[in-house]
Amino acid sequence: MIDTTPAELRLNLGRNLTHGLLDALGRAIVTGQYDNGAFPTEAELAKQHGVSRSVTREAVKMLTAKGLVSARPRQGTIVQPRSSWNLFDTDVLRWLLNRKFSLDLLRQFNQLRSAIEPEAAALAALLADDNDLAAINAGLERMKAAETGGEQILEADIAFHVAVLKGSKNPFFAQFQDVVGTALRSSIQFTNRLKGHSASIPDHAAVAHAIMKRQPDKARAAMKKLVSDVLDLIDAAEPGKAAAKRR
Amino acid sequence: MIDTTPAELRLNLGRNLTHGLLDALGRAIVTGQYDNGAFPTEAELAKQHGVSRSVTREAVKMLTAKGLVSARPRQGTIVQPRSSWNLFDTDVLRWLLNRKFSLDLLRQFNQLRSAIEPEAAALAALLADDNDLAAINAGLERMKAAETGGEQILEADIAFHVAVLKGSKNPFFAQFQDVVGTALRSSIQFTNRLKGHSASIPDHAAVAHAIMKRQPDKARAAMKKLVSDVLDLIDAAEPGKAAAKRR
DNA sequence: TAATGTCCATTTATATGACGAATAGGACAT
DNA sequence: ATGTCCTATTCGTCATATAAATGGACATTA
Repeated sequence: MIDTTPAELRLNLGRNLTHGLLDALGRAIVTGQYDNGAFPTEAELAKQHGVSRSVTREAVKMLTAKGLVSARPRQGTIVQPRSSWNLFDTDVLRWLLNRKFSLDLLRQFNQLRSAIEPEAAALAALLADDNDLAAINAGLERMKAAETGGEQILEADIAFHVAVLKGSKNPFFAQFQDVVGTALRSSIQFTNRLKGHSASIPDHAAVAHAIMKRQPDKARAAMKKLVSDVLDLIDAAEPGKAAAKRR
Repeated sequence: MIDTTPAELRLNLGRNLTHGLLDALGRAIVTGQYDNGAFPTEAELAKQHGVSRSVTREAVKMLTAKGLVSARPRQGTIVQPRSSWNLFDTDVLRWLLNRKFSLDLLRQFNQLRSAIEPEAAALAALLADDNDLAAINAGLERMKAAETGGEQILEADIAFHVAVLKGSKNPFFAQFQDVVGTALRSSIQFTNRLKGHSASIPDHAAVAHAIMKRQPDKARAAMKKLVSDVLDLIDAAEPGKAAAKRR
C-alpha cells in the first residue's frame, strides 16, 4: 500500500497529478511492490491516491507506453516482466537506479557505455562539427575548472560525454545523452566513492585531443580506457562478481 | 489532415481506439505532418478522428511518455525535437522505419548494432547458460533449414541475434532484442536486396561456435565481422556517403 | 518611456457519472 | 471429462462540467 495524498503527488515531480502518480506507481513497480499481489484496479488506485479515474487512467496509459504494465478488460492491469520494460526511458532508468541501487546494475550500465561510447567517440572524430568540438572542449574546461570535485565536476563530466555522443551525428548514439546523464546522476552515491579516478582529467583530455585531431582510432581507444577504468573500479569494489569481465 | 474514422483506427493496430489513434498520430508526427503548423488541440483531434476527448487525451499521454510531444496548458501540445524522441521505443522505431525509410537511418542503426552486438557476443561467451546456448543453436539451425531465403530466414536470423543478446545476461543489451527485431523486420524491403550476404550462414556459425567454446574475443570478432559486412553493403549501395565509415 | 501589475482568453488538467465491450471463471448440461 | 453458456468484473469509451495555468493584452505607475 502506498497511499499518497494528492498534495504529495503534486510535489513528487513538480508537475501535475498525473505525472506525480506516474512517478509513484513507477517507483512502486520497479521496487517490486506488486510482484506477488495483483496490480490495483482503476477504482482502487483512484481511491488510494485520492485522485479521479481520469488521472489514474492517464498515468496507467503512460506506464503502458513505457512497457511496465499491460491492461486488458476483465484481466486487469498486470505488471510486465522486467524484460519488456524500456530501460532506455529515462523515467524507468531513474526509478530503477534510485530505489534499488545495485552494483550489478551499475556494472551492467557501464558495460553498455563501454560498448557505446568508444564507437561514438570514433564517429565524433570523423563527423563532429565546430559546435560539437566546442562543446567537447567546453566540457573538458569545466572539468578542469571544477577539479575540486563534488557536484560541479559530475555535471561537467556529464556535459563532456554528452557532447561526444552528440558529436557522433548518429541519433541512436545521441539518444544515450539522457540515459548517461540520468544514470550518472542517479548513481552519484556510489560514484562519489570512486571520484578522482572516474573523472580523470588527462584521460578525458586524450579523448578530446584525438577527436580534435580527427583520429577515430585513438579516440575510440582513449574512450575505451576511460570507461574500462570505471568498470575496473566497480569490479574492485565487489571482487566476488569480477568474473563478469568484459574486455 | 489525417481524418481517420474510428473503424479505421480500430483496424490500425488491432487493439482499441486509443492504440489506433496513438499509431495514427505517431506516424503523422514522424513523417513531419506537424512540423510547420501546430499540433491540433484535444477538441480538434477528437473531432477529426471521431473519438471522445478521453481517447485523445490518453493517446497524447502515451505520445508524451515516448517523448514525441509535450503538453502544457494554454500553450497546447507541441511536437518535441527529434532528439528527445525515444528511439529505443519499438513503436517510435517502427514508425520511423516504415514511413520515411532511409539508407541513412539504416546505416546509423547498423552502426549501433556494430557497437552493441560484438560486446553482447563476448559477454554471452562468458555468461550464457544452457538455455541461451540452446536458443543460439536453434536460431542457427533454423537459418540453415530456411536457407532458401525469404521471410523464413529473416525470422531465423532475428531469433539468432536475439538469443545472443539475451545470452549476454546484461539487461541493457537484452533490451535491444525488440529494437533489433523491429528494425530488421521494418527494413526488410531493403535488406532483401542484400540477402544471401547479410545472412551468411558460416559467419553466424562462427559466432555460435565461439560462444559455445566460451571464447569471448573470438565471439566479439566474429560478430563484428558479421555486422561490418552489412555496413559495407549499405555503403556500397550509396557510395557518396561512404565517408561515414565506422571501423 | 519603461517597468510592473492586473485581467482575460485559451488550452490542458481534473473530476464525475454512465454505459459498452470483452473475458475469466464458474455453473451447468452433455 | 468435455463443451457450452452465463455472469460478474474490469477496462474501454463517452459526455459534461469545473479548475488550473499561462501568454498576451491592457492598464497603471514611476
